[in-house]
Amino acid sequence: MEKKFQAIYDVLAKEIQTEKIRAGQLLPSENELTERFATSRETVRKALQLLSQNGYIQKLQGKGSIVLEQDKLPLPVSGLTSFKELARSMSQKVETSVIELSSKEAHGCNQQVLQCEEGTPIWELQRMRKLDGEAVIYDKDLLLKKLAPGLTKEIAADSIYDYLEQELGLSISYARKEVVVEEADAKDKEILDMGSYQQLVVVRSAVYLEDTTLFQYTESKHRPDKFRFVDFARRTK
Amino acid sequence: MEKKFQAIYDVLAKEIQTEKIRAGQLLPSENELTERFATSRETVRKALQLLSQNGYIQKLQGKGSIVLEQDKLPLPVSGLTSFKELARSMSQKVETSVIELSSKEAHGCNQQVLQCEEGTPIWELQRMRKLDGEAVIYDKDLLLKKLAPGLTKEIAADSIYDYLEQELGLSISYARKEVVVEEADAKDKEILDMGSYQQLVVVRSAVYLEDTTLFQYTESKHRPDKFRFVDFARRTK
DNA sequence: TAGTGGTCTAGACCACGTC
DNA sequence: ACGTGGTCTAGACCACTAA
Repeated sequence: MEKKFQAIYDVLAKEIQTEKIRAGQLLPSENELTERFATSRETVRKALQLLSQNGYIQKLQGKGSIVLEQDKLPLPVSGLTSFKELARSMSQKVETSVIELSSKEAHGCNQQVLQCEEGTPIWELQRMRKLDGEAVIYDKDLLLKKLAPGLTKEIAADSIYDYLEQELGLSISYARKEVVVEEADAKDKEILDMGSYQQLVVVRSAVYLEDTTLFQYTESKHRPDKFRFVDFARRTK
Repeated sequence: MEKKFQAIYDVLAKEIQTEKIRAGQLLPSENELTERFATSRETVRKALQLLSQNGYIQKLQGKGSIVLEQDKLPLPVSGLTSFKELARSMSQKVETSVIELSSKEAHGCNQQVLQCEEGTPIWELQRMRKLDGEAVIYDKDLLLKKLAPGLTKEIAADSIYDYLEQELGLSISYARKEVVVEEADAKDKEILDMGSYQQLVVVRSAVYLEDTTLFQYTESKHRPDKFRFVDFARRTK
């Protein structure tokens, strides 16, 4: 059964997305929502907190919850979203090809970034992404083999996250990311359609499971003109 | 008086930062914390939720709350942090100079981005930031004049956010941001020490107050080698 | 003054992990 | 079986906004 506060969130989020409640209007009051969903006020408030965090509403003490303008292009590179999930929300034609999928043993730098023992079996995966026929993204992944023993090129070309979450029942929980701009090296230029570009936007992420296991390390290189990051941020004092 | 859940958060966050509780260890259970802080469990849970959101802990059902590794370089460009606040946490020498502060009336594109009436009085502000003596960041701001009538070059060289929040009592609440890479234009090259770089990382933000007024629009251009963005993200399904 | 959201409480029951 | 976190409740009091 779905959790009550999640269900309330889903209903209200949908009403906002479909503009059944328009930007600038007030949501029904917490007391009204409590009645409408036949629940307690704290539960309604949990749903509203989620809406607020995700940029759907702004709460105003003494007034109510006002619905915010929705972004036209919801490209949540913030957060933790797989390429396939992103692709679905983009109109462009996307294509993934697996350059390499090989089984190795951790050593030196590999071992460092995955924080595992020397000799731990790992997957080394390289993929290239095309947008509208142009090779513009180059991903390198390191994964702990014991958590995804049955990985294949077919799975890697589709969605690793789907496989992990739906097939294996693993729970991807959080990630640390870093975004920087770096010079493209020879290999990058071989793999990608660089045109006259000399630099790449590099997103490095360490991905953790629910039990805090570091499971995946990814380096994702984007051609600068095809990189875009949007974010909704709340001020924390 | 500080809110109880905020106070609990502060205490626990400090204990984690100072490694009084080390990464990998478990926090005391919610029941223990409830006793220790002489409060109710829901209040403790609000504090823990904040810790979880900010990457301090990971909660594990049936086990407890495990303390996560802290980032060495906490550079929260995610979130909503002023340059002065950032600078404080960096070892480098930083310097801000005001290129221009002028009073204008909104028209055309200005008016567009601030979503205000034609002719609305606005501040147009341009600043340049030096890190270790090099001009590497170029900020252009548009602000609604009626909300910050007494803005001066001195204030702009220090911190606009301090002025707004502490002097004027305004509450900066949230922002929408976009990060892209663009070609530097002639003006950019004049203002910044570009070396051989041809491109800039451009961060565009729309900043809103608590009452959802769009108050500031900022375009911040960074020399690629001096741009770094780190993020802690939780997966939302 | 009435209605709104913000905080806090004491207690209940459930789901999960460990022993 | 026990302790952990996850959800939900019914009610209290406070702070703020608006009429």
